[in-house]
Formats: sequence, structure tokens, C-alpha cells
Amino acid sequence: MAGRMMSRRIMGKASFAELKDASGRMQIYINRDEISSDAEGTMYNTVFKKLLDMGDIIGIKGEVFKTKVGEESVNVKELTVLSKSLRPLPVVKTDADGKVHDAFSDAELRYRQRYVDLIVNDHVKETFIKRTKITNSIRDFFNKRDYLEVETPILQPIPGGAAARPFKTHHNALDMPLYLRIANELYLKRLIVGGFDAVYEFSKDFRNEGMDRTHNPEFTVMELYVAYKDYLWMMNMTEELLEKVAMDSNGTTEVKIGENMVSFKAPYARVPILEAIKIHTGFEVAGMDEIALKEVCKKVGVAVDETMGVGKLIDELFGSKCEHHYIQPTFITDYPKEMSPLTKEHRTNPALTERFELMVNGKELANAYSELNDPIEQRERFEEQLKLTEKGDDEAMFIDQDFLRALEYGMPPTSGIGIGIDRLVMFMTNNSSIQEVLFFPQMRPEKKAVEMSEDEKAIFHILKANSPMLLNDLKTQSGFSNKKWDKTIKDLTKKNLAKINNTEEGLFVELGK
RNA sequence: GACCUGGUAGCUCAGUUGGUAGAGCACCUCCCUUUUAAGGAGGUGGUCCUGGGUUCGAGCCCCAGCCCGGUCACCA
Repeated sequence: MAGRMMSRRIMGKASFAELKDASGRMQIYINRDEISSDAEGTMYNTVFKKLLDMGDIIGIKGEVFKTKVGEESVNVKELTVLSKSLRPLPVVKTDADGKVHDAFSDAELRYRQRYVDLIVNDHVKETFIKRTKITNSIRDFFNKRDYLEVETPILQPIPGGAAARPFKTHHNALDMPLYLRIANELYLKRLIVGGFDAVYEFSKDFRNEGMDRTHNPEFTVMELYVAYKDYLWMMNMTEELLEKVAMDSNGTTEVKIGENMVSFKAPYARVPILEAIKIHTGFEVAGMDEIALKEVCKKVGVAVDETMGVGKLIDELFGSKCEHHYIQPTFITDYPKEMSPLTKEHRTNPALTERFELMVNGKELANAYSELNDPIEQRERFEEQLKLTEKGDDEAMFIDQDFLRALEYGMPPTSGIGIGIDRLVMFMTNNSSIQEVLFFPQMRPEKKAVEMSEDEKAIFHILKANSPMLLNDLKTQSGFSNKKWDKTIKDLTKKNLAKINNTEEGLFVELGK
């Protein structure tokens, strides 16, 4: 067997050590005379005792036996050094009481050096294994129903399908801007137009917005579209899916999330959003216009501003007064039209749409619609969004003409859903931070300390006191010879510590960034 | 973006009123043949986040900044 040495106890001519591989840890027993072929016991005394450290990777051959204490161990007959660790490994030890000593727990180091985190913190590896179990469970559920997993563009000319600020980039050959997708919804619907009955995609989406413990600039959403279904059908499917995911990942439908026990056992409560607002604020807001809604917001202490339309106001009311109440999985349904430009009008109330969001532990986990498939109405809804943009809402949606053209060829009645995979994994693994469920969460780059020579420091200090300054003045003040000056200023600019600007008034030197 | 913590050895952390920089683990040296959180003895190891200031003297006090975390704001 082979693995990384995670602990070592040397007792004269015999030693115990622990080897760790992907499947776990195993104790090994090493005896000087059994692994050394020469009289000096080189392999044991020099190699094992002196040259090897914790964290080194070794291979062994030997026989399994039980020690006096009853611990299953391998009696090593042959030892091979496979790989040396040059950096000391943080050693985490757990005592008989289960108390952890010297945990590698600094969040910054753990995220920046996830490889170390994974070596020494076994529970971290468990989280990511569970993450894969969850996505496998979802794939399994869909594939058994013959839903087709597809891939759609990440680089999009028009960032559509959601309301968010995109990352922008540029394609040189085509000389055009491209955006990293904020959603893949409009592409999946094009595929439904194309004749697939059900398509899904695990989509890495990108949003250029704030970061906190539930938001990372890149994150994963699973989106599914099924033709000839509506949002009522989708609620039933969602219940079934989440019940299975909970069973496959945790072996139970009862999951502990923070302080709460959450049951993913179907069915889930269904509450219309206006009903929820009535329950938690006491106001009946159905049919209210913008002015009346702003009144209500003021009364219950929700901040409003000029750019907010009816949709956003209701969203705010729900977000700040209701959302956190829904701990057990609950479908919040029938959102007002203004908030849902891609959703089909409600079958009994034209002010509403056939949409639901699934709330779990007070957070949104999924968002689904009966999709709007009327191209004429879709165009009108987009135009309303455009008006919102003009009003100052910088997140209202762009108009995607090609998507409208696709709809004009006819899209069957369809229901779609997006499930936040990172959030789902956070729930199923009881983590409160998205950084704990992403291998490599986004971090600020590490600051590198730039080393300066004495000469460089001297010039840097003069410059720092008076930047920008004329190049000739700086040279004179430094008192350096021509050659020394030339070398020093070139090195400083190379390290981006200084910058030379050629302007009409002459050559200036300023501090770099 | 605002506010609040924190930043000291490879890791986890102490550091008193401002007066020589500390512990445990890791690492190095020595002793020990079935041990167990970490057997015993000795040793190496520091940009106390950075830059200014106050002071005879700063890890500690003051100012500015950097970075992590948290709360809020923003954000389907």
C-alpha cells in the first residue's frame, strides 16, 4: 500500500506510523531489522528516522496483524520513499476524548491552500464527496426519465435569462464584446423549440456582484426544462427530486441545518406570495399600485427608492418581512407579473404569473415557472424591462432578439426550474458558508512583498515623498552616478514600483501601483 | 461600501502598567522493540501584517493602509 505519513511514533528499534490514502488511514508497524538489509540498519536509522518527515509519501509491503492493544496494523517488510514533502504539514491530532489539537482552522489559509486543508482535515473531503453524491443523484433521477443533459454557451453575446450584472470580455477575432453567462435559461428554451422534450444542464454562472458567505462570483445552477408540463407538475417533481437527493446524500430526509431540523419529505407547503405578505405584514397588497405599495413599505419599515416598480416593491416586502419565516421547504407561488418577465401569465389572475420559488431554511433554493411561450407577449415584457433600465434599474434584462425569433417558431408549453446547487450542498452538508462547498472560492490575490535593493529603496523614498516628480530632479537628488541611476530606475519600473511618463512638460516619474 | 473582531514561530495560541519574544505541536540531536492525544531529555526557529508617529524605550499607545473573518447594505 502507499500513502502519506500522517503521524509517527518512534521507540528505539521499532516505530508506529499512520499512512493516509484516499480511502482512509492505516497504522503501520516498522521494525529496524525487518526493513534494513545492512548491519547499520540504514533504511530504518537513516531513511525512516532521519530523512522522512510527516507528510512524506511512502509505499510499503508487509503483513496485516493486530497489536497488543488491538489496533489493526501492517507489519512492514519493505519500505520505499515515493515523494518528499518539503514544507512542514500542519499536524492535526485528535485525542481519546475526540478533542482536536492544533486544528488547521484559519479560514484564509484553508481556502487559499485547499490542498493542505484536504490533507489534514478529513471532514472537508467529506463535504466535497457529498457534493458529488448530490449532483450524481440529480443526474441519476433525470437520466432515468430520459432527460437529456446538454451544454450551452458560457460566452454569450447577450447576457440573458436573469437580472444581474455580468462579467464582460472581448473576442479579438470577431472584435466584439462577450459576456460570461449569468444564466443559461434562454439557450435551453431554444433547445425545447428545437424539439427536445426535456433538457438539463449543470451551469456554472457568473455574476459581477458582491461576495459574502452565500455569494461567490462563479456558482453552479442546475436548470431543467420539460415540454408539455406546467409549474404545478414541476412542484411535484421538485419534491420527489429533493427527497431522493436527501436520501442519497444523507440517508435520511431529515437534515440538520444550523439550529433547525428540516424535513425534505414530500409534500411541501404551497403559499402564494401575496398570501405570505398578508400573513407576515397584515397588509392585503393584491391589486395595489406603486404609490400604495410604497405606503405599505414605509409602514412596515422597508426602504424604498425611486427606481422601484411594483414587482421590486413586492419582492422587497417578501424578502425582508417573510422569507426568513420559511424554514421547512415551502413553495412560494404566483408572483406578480412585473417581477417575472419570462413567466407565463397565471391561468386565473392576469396580474400574476405561474411561478414558484422554493424556500428552505429561510433562503431561496429553487426558482421555477410555467414558461412564457407567447412571442408577442414576451416582446412586450422585454420592453417593460427596457423601461425599467431607463428608470435606473441596472439589472433589468436585455432584449435577446434571436430568442424572440426562436419563440416565434413556436415553443410548446414548458415548465422550467433552476436549483442553486451550491446552496443545496450547503443545506445537505450543514455548512453556512458557500466557501466551504467550493474547492477554490474566489479570494483577493495574495500580496507579494517586493524586495528592493538599498539603492532602489533610496530612490523609492525620495519619490514617495514627492510623486510625480521630474526625472532629472529625482536623479539629482539621488546623487547616483549615471550608470547606477540607470540600472536602479530600470529595476524599479520593472517591478512596477515606479512609472515614467513622457509628457509635454518633460519626463516625469511617479509611484507605480 | 459602512461598522465590529482579528493578524505574534510551519500549525494552534499566550504575551501583565510600554521595559531582554513565549508555550504546545512540527523540525533537529540523544534515549527507548507491539505504542497511541503527544514516552523521556536537550536544541533550532520571529519582517510581532505594512508604513508613519509618540516615547529613553512599542508586539502593546496614536494615525494611515493591507488582508482574513463577522454583521449590515447591495444582490432573485
